[in-house]
Amino acid sequence: MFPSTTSAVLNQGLVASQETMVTSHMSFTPQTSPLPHLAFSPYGLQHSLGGDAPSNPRESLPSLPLRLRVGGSPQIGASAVQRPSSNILWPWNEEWSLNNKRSSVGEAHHNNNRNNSSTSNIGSSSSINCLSVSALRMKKMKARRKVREPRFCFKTMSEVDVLDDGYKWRKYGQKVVKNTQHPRSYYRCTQDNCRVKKRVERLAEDPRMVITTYEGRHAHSPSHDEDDQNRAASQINFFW
DNA sequence: CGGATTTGACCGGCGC
DNA sequence: GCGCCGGTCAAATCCG
Repeated sequence: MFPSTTSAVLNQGLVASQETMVTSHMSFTPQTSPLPHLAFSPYGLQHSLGGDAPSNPRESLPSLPLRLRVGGSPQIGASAVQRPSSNILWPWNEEWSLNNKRSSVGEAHHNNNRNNSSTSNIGSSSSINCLSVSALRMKKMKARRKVREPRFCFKTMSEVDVLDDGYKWRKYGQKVVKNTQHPRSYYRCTQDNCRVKKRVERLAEDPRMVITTYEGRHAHSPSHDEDDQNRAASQINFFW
């Protein structure tokens, strides 16, 4: 199910509790020297909240049943989807949730502060103009930012940007981030009442590496068929 | 024609 | 307070 190219998951890392990233390696991949990017965390600067990452992150991080999409079409998740194995720990599984409850503590505190100021701002608008499109947009955005979901990210060496994780995603934005030559893409789960998002970008230091960041937990099952699921599960073995 | 993607604009957060 | 930057929106565009 991997592309016939040289694409393969050679190395991947996770960010838990916003700040901690560890890596795992596929069992078939010969590990050479320690990679310099092991400490990489895209949230190290921007989301330095909480800071209570587990002392041994490997104890609380999930396995990653990632498969790479064949072809790298910009149409993501619309076809040839595969369901992850049920015994695989995804961040949106219960096991991940239990193991990572701490990760949302700092965020909750952060959100409370944000909400206080937001509420006062909205309340201060007394004019009828507060119902303008701009005001409505602001309201929506603030409501949207009310809840920050736990996130994790990992790194894969891949020629394709979009990793097939079993869910259907719709792209809603793309942004060129400072000091990077590759744009960051923003995806949202297409399922109704599912607010999971993911970001995909290439590592500036090594464009062969794809950084995928998930935010939130799926409130539904993947939409892939069983055959692919079993096949994928038999091909990939992760260890920490 | 409907759904997905693209892309410029807008907004809030944060550092200085 | 101001400016920069990341994240999101939504109209335009693309594509099957």
